[in-house]
Amino acid sequence: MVTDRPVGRRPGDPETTRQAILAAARTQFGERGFDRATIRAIAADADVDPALVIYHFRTKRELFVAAHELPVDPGAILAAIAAMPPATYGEQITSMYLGRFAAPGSPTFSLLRAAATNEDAAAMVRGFIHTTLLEHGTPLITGPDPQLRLELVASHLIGIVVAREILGLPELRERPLQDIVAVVAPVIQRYLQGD
Amino acid sequence: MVTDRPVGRRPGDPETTRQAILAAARTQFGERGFDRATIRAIAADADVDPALVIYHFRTKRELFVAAHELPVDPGAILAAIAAMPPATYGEQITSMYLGRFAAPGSPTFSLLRAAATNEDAAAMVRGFIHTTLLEHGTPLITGPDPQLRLELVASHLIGIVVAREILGLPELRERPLQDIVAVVAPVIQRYLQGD
DNA sequence: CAAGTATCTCAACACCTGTAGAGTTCTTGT
DNA sequence: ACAAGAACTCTACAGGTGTTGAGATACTTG
Repeated sequence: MVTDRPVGRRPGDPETTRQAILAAARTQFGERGFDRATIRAIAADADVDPALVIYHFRTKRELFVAAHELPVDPGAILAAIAAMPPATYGEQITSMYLGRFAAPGSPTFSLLRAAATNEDAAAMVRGFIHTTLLEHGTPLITGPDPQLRLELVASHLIGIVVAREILGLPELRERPLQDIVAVVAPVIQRYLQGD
Repeated sequence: MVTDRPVGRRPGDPETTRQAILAAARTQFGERGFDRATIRAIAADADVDPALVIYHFRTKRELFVAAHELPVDPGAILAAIAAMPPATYGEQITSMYLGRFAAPGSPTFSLLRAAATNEDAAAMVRGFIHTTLLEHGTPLITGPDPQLRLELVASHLIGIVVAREILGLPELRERPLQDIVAVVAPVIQRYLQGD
């Protein structure tokens, strides 16, 4: 492999290089999962030597973690939802989470795919769900077993993403997200407010 | 690694050896997914030389496929369900699929985990869902958009398995399956019979 | 009972992986 | 202007991967 890349430090801001690596990492991890994504491929995507990836992030695992630190304030999302009328909670949550999770390029989706075979990633998804839904979600919910029903909400939304983006079930795949939200939202709503 | 296993053909029925390999493959694929499961580990589990695995199945992919051929008659399951009163469809489907998918040792679960990063496995899950639910499921369902709603049923059940067995959401993890079925069944029922 | 074939182990191959160390160029502080 | 350090590439290593070919043993068929 001929690289003809000039040796030594590059002119300009190193942070852009770092960000390029992180972006490439997100893409590769998202498309192939943790194991199949190789540092060499990530480096190639970022137009960088593989050793530089290690130089910046010490190890593949740490790169994965760094690439998936979520720039999201968990409280704010649910606060925004809570400000709307309770009858719309189901729709809000559904469209918000589907929109976020179901974008194959997004860090969240990448995490989800990786979680299948990687306990680190699974823990991160668990943490994400915990801080964005389980922890702050109880105000949204009424009726018995709130925690269980919140987890069922998460389950359903995750299941839809898996079925649509990973398994590729035909109907889910072809319909625009809005159609799906329309059918699912009442079900989520029902979970939130008990029978 | 010292094997001290006698060289040459073994006495007895070769089919038992073959089955031992398949069983080991199911375990390994189920626990680690397609990539992390190594032929060497599978061979070790089956107390067999790695080359024998290749001899029997030609390639890792073919082994995977062979290990997950489902000894299940798709029509029979749904026929049994259809014989019961329609008001119980939701509960039947829920407990049947959760019971089958959610057992971490089962071929179906193994398939599901592998599907995250493996298109072959994803296709197999898609096929399984198609032949057991989408294809023969329409008699169970009334109302508009039957296909979409059947896929949403599948999505939810898959999501529960993912959340429980892979992500390890606490409440779902600790509750016995029956509790979960009790809460989920009405929702599935609702999907089946429209609003 | 002999010959042929199916089942098996051993050793090794070619390849790919994450990562370390040495050397080169740029930037920063004085 | 210069030294110190940070950001980079190159080369290479050690270990693990699926897979192959040769040889050993058992079963099967005449």
